[in-house]
Amino acid sequence: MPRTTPRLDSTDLELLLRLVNDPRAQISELADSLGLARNTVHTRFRRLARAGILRDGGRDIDLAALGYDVLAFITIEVDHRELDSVVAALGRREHVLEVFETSGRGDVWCRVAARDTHNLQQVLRHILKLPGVIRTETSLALSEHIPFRAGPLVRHSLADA
Amino acid sequence: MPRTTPRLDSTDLELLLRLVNDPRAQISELADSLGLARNTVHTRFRRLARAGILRDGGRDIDLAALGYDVLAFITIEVDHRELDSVVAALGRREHVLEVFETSGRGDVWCRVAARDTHNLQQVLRHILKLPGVIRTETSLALSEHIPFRAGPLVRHSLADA
DNA sequence: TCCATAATTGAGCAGGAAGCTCAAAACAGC
DNA sequence: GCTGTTTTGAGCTTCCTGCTCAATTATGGA
Repeated sequence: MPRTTPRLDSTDLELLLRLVNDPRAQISELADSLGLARNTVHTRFRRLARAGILRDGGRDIDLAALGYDVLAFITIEVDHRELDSVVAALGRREHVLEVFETSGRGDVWCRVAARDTHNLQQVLRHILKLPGVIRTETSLALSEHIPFRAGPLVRHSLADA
Repeated sequence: MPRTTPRLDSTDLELLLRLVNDPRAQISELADSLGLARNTVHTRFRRLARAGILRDGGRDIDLAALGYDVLAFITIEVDHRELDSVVAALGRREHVLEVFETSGRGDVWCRVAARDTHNLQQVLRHILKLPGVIRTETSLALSEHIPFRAGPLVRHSLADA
């Protein structure tokens, strides 16, 4: 999928920000909150949705369209006494999209977005410097074969019931 | 958070199914599609949202409320000639929520939900039997410290613009 | 089997949003 | 300073929302 994206301006970003926080927000509500005419927001919303930047009616957004082309999964081995502070520090980084504590290899798993590999390196260095972090292991996401979906699972539950 | 969930009936599941497929669906539209009174759907929707089963206005649902208490991340090493067929097979399993092709350790990463550890074992065995799968490595998600969020990243982009 | 409790339904109601068009005004970039 | 895009406000019809209430079904327990 080539990037035909006409670059998002700050108004688009403000709109996306509100939509990722509340996918069911009403157009007119958004317009008020942005200080724009209802008509303007309506047009931009439709444009974002048609361009595939806002997917699935607002559940998901296209990070690449925001300029974050790199997605990585990072497994972190942590000194358990520092686990809380490491998690808190991760929470303060915008690039960190999701954090789980796990069993198995490593203690913390996180999903990270970055503008490019250089940017990813910066994030990784930041993480490695956190007190308590012993080792990290990074996997680059090369392609998204199945985007997150809960539908089939719900349908499956339905069959049991 | 203890499970106070009053168990979801099939109507709830039908409703959830439609909402995960379209978080911006209108109540009256859902009512039509379910063959229920608008009032009924409205009440159930509110109940699900208040119970925290439908989070973030429909973006996300509580898998544990569906009876899927186990979440795991599985890294799969695959014979590259069979990669497509492995991915396709994963796509046919409801338990598989998300699949990425990755660099680094393993070739395919996926997120899997299961009812319990026994159920997880079944899913794992199924995966291991797929032609082309060489080895898997599983990490159990113990706790979700930071649920998926794109907001901070969008806000960060906004600062640059 | 019958009763009590809960769920569903349909109706009604006021307020408002959706989706659309159009012409004027503001704001670019060149 | 001019041209093309974007935004705005107004208008319009249709439909949705969120709520209440009484009546009608289920649903389960005793």
